[in-house]
Amino acid sequence: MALENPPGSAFLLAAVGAHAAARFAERVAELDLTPPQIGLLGLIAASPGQSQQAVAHVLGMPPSRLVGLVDALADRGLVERRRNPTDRRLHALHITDAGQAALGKIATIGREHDDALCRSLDSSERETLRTFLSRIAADQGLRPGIHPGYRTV
Amino acid sequence: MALENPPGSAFLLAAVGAHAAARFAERVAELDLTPPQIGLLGLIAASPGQSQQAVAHVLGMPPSRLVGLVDALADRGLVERRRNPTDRRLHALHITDAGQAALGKIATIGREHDDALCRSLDSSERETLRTFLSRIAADQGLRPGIHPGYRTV
DNA sequence: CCAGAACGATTACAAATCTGAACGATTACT
DNA sequence: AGTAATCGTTCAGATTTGTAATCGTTCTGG
Repeated sequence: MALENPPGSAFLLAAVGAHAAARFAERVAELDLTPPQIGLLGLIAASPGQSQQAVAHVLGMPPSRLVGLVDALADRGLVERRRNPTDRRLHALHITDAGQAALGKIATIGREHDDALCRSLDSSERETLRTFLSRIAADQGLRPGIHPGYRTV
Repeated sequence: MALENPPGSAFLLAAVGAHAAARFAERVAELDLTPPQIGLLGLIAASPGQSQQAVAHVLGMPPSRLVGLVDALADRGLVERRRNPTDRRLHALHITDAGQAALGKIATIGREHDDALCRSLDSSERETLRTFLSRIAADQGLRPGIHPGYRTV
């Protein structure tokens, strides 16, 4: 793009959104976590006990890719793979206490990140922005809490 | 994330922005162009005659990466590498008539994309959204027309 | 009850992409 | 002239991401 004068909302959204994602990735790097790992951690916390395949389907990624992400979180003790006694094929994903603690830090970082990003908007304007973005997200079929573009950096 | 209730502006921005970028990539795929190529094409059109290294610096990408993008655009006849007679090291980048025509199509696609994305907002609300996003972009140091996150898809 | 199909997770493999260092050509400095 | 710096290019390495084959487990139909 870079050709519209003035730029349309879509271009601005993509540019500011990419900037927001990049800055968030920088902030959470100090926890040795990547955005995809954080997205997975949050999803497991929101709906625990799901099988890996179900999670992979929700996130729209191949199950083979999920294995590595779960491995990374499990190695740090943030999530657990529990075998389901009734169906020992599937691994139910659960969050640990350490995972909950990590989520707390992430939430704090997220709020700081939010404030830094929107510091040029007052409280009422931020609320309006959230309203518009939520409406677009709902209209476009984006499920709340799911990120289409969680890339590693 | 997927952990904030309700989600903050930054998360919404990243999610909606990634969605906008993905949908735009789908639309321009019918022109056999990727978003990075389009960003480069637009930049060359906006400031022609620049050297490749200067362009690479502006876009924040290594010069080695720019070579492939310029190759792709040059192979289709959308841009030209012209040797500067006074300094034959550098290749000045210029847009061709075919490149201008392609930009016209891209602008049309961009407007359609914009309308589709913001169809749940009325005209006044879209203007407000643009204002807020522009203010954030300026405050965050995003140069207009430059995309921090132009990935291949 | 048993054989085979179906399913979930994992591993191995392959394709695509980005980065960083080296190289040839050209120019600037002394 | 000659040495160092610059520009574009290319190449090898590393990082990701998707696809296909493997292994254990469970379900289904005789």
